[in-house]
Amino acid sequence: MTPTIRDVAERAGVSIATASRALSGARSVTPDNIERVRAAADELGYRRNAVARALRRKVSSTIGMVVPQISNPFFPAIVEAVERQLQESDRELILCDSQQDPSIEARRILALVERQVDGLIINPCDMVRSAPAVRAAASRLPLVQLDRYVQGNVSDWVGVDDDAGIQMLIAHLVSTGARSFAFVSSKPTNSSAQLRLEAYIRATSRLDGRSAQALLLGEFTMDWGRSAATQLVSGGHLPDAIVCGNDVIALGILRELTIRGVAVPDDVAVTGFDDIGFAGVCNPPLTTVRQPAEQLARESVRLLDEQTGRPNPPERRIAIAPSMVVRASTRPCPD
Amino acid sequence: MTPTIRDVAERAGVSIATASRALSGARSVTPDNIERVRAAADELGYRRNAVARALRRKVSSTIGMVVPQISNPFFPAIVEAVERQLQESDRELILCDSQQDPSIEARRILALVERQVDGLIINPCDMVRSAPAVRAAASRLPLVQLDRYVQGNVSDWVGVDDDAGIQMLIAHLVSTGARSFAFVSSKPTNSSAQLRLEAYIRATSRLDGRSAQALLLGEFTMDWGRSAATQLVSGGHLPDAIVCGNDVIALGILRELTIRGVAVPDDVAVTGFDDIGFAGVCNPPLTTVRQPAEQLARESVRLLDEQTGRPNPPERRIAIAPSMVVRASTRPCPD
DNA sequence: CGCCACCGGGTAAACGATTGCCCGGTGCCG
DNA sequence: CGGCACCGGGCAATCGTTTACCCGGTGGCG
Repeated sequence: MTPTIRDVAERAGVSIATASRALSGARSVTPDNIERVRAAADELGYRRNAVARALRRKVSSTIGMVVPQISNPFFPAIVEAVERQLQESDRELILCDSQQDPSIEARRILALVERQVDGLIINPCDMVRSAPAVRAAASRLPLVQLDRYVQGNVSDWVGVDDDAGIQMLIAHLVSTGARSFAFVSSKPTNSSAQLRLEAYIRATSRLDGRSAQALLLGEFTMDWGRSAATQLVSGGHLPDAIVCGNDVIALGILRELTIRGVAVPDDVAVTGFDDIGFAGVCNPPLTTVRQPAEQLARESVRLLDEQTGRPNPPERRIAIAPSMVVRASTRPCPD
Repeated sequence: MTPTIRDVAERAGVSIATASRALSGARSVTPDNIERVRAAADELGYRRNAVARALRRKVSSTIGMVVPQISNPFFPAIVEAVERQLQESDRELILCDSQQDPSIEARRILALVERQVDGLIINPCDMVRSAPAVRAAASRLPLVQLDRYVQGNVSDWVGVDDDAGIQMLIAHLVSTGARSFAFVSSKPTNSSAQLRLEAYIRATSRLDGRSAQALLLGEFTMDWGRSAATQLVSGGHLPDAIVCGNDVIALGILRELTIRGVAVPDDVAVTGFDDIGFAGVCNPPLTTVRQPAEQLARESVRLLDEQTGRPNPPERRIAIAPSMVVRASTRPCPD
């Protein structure tokens, strides 16, 4: 059997309480006893049982996180940042993938609540259908929505200003001479897709005469990017620019355009969103909007921590201004 | 306060024991009582406390996983597969990133042990320096090494047959007419890098007269790929083929070669390893070796489960045969 | 010298579930 | 009709910690 604190105490010749205090430093203990307890613990290879500790203290030092799809590199980037952030306060991350399915998502959230996580960081996969589970969880423990969110005032939220991001892209494209556009993205069942779609419509409708010619809404996947590109190319007249809902779609589009002999950016410009690592090395490298993962993670954890203790804090929304990264998938500005 | 099973029992007018049994089905309970307990639980919004449950049952229904670097898309692919696998038996995954640092890795492993995970799936970042922590953990609980491993007979291992993978690539390259080679990979401090390096050396040394011209060993990153490509190009004579230690490096190389106007595969062929999603959409698409993530995950979980109960099972090593995926980054076979 | 604060140690009660054990009732079988 | 098996309920121990509370000793201060 693995040793318990009782074994340590016996071996050190002190009471369990003293052993506990010597190891945790919760109260002062004579140097002599500290030494003896430490030695005993070492010799036995004692490791404290975090489960028992969590039960007694009512704090698990664990944060739960639910992301829609870890295979999209944008999410690992955030996960990595969150993990690093939590490490500074010696907490663990329990990561769950909802596989873009609200019912799986709901189950994962419940499981995390049962596990007594101290807080939940969630990137809800559906604006509407994710709402009940998120709301229920938010009423029980600290919760922040990261990146995507659900309808209604449910909890704190941290993300980038999608609208500003899209506006920058459109403005940039216009300045390079683009007159006609297409928008390829996911169906607006999640907030990111919805915000970007709205932003795109708003931004392009301001350009009088230059209307959006196509709205192709599917999934946030490379495959969808490829099939959208196929549609655009075989449809006849290409727009001057294809604005994509995220980088993964854009990479799929780039691939398909290359196969079909369409030159980027000469025949058509392409933009992404997120600035995942591969956006910089594809051919041509992608003009996109950078999401500052580190900052998003830091803010999420901060909001979470500020919620602990307060029962019903007012919901806060933190929209971080994103930055545009101009690369070769769009024409250079003429200045 | 969140309700406990005691509250549920009181409200249902039964004992705690009956409430517990009604909810878990551990022993038969009259339908009448089951109904009452269920109703009480629903009304109170009761969720059982998994921490208390784990303490009592000595089983946490939680598996820990440590990966070297979640931002390399190969790892999310495995993580995703493992998660899916665990879901079938209603277990949670606690994911940790060692950031390629053996001391961080050791800390994460200890934290997982303290959390009483039922098993550990670990992809050790360093063949030598990861060994003590992995060995110590393996002596306490079920553990399987996935993909990479440490020196010595420490635990079960599941991975692909790297040697076979590299051999297939070299054979393919030779059949397309390649006569000279370069190998760009990570320094062989981890087992993947080491095995692939050895395999490369073995495979190329068999080709009399056609010797390996360059061995460039750095990191498993795109940046290293780019700087290695720079070295190769500016060094003067390019080899016929560049064999890369993984896809991420290959993508970096492809990028740099494109910038420098080197045609792939006409001037030089390039191969990767892993078959991450982006290998199929880069330009040109990458010839590589596919690691079957789903299968790797399934085997890992199976081995883990087979270890539970048995105290000191003999170590098993399961090497899955990988498959080669030929794409346009190598010349077509002349047949 | 008396009082009090403080220190460091121990005892035992939690934390919230599961489960070994006991017990009364019921029904079946010989 | 007696015995026995089985069913379903409840009591209380248990998992491994932390910590509230108590207590004796010591030292400082008035």
